[in-house]
Amino acid sequence: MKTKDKDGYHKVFLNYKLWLSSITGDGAIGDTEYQLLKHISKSQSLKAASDDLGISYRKAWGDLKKAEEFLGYQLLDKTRGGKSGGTSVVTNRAIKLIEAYEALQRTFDEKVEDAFNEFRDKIK
Amino acid sequence: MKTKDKDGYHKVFLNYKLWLSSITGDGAIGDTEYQLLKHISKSQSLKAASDDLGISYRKAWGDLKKAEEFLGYQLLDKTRGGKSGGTSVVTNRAIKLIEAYEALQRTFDEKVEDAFNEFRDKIK
DNA sequence: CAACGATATGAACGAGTATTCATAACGAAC
DNA sequence: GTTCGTTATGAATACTCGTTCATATCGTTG
Repeated sequence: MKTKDKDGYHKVFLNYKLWLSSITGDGAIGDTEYQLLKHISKSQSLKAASDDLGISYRKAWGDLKKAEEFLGYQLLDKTRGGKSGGTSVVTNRAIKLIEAYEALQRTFDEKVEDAFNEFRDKIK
Repeated sequence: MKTKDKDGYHKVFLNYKLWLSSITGDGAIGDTEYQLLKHISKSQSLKAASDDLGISYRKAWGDLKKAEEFLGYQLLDKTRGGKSGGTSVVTNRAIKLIEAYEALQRTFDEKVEDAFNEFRDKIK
């Protein structure tokens, strides 16, 4: 066992993961889906978005499809063919969703910050 | 795509995980480690604890070992042999840790409740 | 000192997930 | 009507992580 400092205490970080799903856990809106929608709203391309995020198109497409099935409404309006090959446009409901999700994230960030400060004192 | 109700909106659940780790993510104190320590403090046995939680001894042992390496101090005082075959006793620092972790969770759960209610309204 | 039961740990196996591959459809543009 | 780039999707392959298996150590107790 390697001790990191005389106190035995050093860089500890509090992490969290947040996602929305059905009661059974099927379908989900998590960070991946959020990031995808965010990128797609800029590029109008699912492929570009998946490349940006470094995940396979296959997975990106499948994840968003599952998310739509779970939510019961569309997140993207997609077209094939045309000059650009095709496009994916984020729907209005998806925009509302990502805005609400962002607010949720902000709250989490805050609360994590607070809770962690308390935690540090206790553990000292 | 199966729509769940006329609103296209239905049972969406908020899930989240909280855990402590190094900046690189190595070693971690999360729910598993917390539960293990909690059970061990009652049974003085890592084996009994892992059985209770329905996880393999191999994993329980490895997880706590990694956690100790990450923290830089011991969570368990373990002995082999003897009448009972051996024992695992939770250290004082580990007790402080789980108490702080419990407080962290409590604080967080409260806050999250509110944040999620807000979220539901926005998404409506 | 043989037996028992928990700790200790590497290695093989298996389930779940993501990536890669392969192939097709589509539609504007040249 | 051939080309191009993106969406669409099944199938095979690769990876990650936990379980299972196999073995060893240790110390009290009969």
